[in-house]
Amino acid sequence: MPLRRPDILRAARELIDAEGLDEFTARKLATALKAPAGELQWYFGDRQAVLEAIAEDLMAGVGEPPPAGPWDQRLITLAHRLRRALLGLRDGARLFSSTFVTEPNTLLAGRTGMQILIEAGLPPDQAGWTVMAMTHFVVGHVIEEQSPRPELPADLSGEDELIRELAATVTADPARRFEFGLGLLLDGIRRLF
Amino acid sequence: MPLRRPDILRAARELIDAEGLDEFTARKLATALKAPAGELQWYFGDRQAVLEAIAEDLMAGVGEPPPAGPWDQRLITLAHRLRRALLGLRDGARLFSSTFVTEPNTLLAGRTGMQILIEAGLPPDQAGWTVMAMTHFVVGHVIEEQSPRPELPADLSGEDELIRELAATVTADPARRFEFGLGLLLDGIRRLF
DNA sequence: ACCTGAACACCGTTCAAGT
DNA sequence: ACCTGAACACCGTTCAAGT
Repeated sequence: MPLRRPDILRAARELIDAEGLDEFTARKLATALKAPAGELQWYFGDRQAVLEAIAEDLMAGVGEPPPAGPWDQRLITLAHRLRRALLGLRDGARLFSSTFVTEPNTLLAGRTGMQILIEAGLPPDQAGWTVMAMTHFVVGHVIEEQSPRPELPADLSGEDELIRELAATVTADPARRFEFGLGLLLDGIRRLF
Repeated sequence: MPLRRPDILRAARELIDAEGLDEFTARKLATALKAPAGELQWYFGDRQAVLEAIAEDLMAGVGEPPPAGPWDQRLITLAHRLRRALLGLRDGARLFSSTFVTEPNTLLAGRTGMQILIEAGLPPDQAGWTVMAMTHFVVGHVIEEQSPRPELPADLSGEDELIRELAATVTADPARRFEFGLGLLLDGIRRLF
């Protein structure tokens, strides 16, 4: 019974969720699939190919046209979907950012963002650059959000005021920080019109 | 003659510049330093510790207070310095984003950003969240900017219009895309006042 | 033709043995 | 006390040999 692609990807995601991206190895994946060591390369190509396939899978559904409505609301929906998609897998954002996939799901996500902005009246080049900027913000945010933080020293009373505020910022609810940052970007985008 | 920390870090950066982050191994570093295999762990701790030290080094100077002037210009200066710092090493942004350093250079960069915004009149929590959002954009941008892109199919005439525009966006000058995205964010930040 | 597992050339890290 | 190199438990990938 040959290994089926969905089985391989599911097993890979389980491994990454369980142990993190850095612990994910092709050999562990083969073991989990009760397959010999070299089988992955035979069916799938190298380890990087597996990661790229997972990245593309993560983007499933992100680029479906959001419900009709104001362009800014539709763009916000897209940004939230992208964040959700990346959060759907441990180290998902880091994985995504270490690939450069040009497969349907990934392309559609960018395409849909551009379409929303062009329909709203933006010239295509500005639409593209805007979608890109938003994507960079979301990816950067979720990478940080998913990265394990070293336990901060409990006693910051020796530090200056600003460093304490910085520590408070980092430990604040990431969902609210995301909303805030996305709001800034959206306010800037509105000014393009 | 014991290995000196600056020598270790310089050799590590040379290796990463030459072969990329994924090819960087503690053993190659030891070989480059003409040191035995286990020496790194003895002097420095594990491979991740070397990467964190490099990340902290990359941030040197970023957080120096920018020249006096309008707050938005000072913030832009900070963003440019951060981008430059990350571009200073192959895969620098990916390296930086896979660490969570709480050392002087890195903390100072965040602190200075907050200070600029607080002096401009923003409450500390908004200042922190704003700096964070800007950092996420910059890091996300440079990760993409530094990532090797697969050669796109030369002939996109079969693709639809939007996909062609998307391809044009990705291949556009990254410095100009950066300026554009940073401008969006700044326009949003100005609306906070 | 398709599959596989043994083998190759590596890893990071530890720790007994040396100085 | 400080250093080191041999050894351990892994890697990703290839490719001869099998079916």
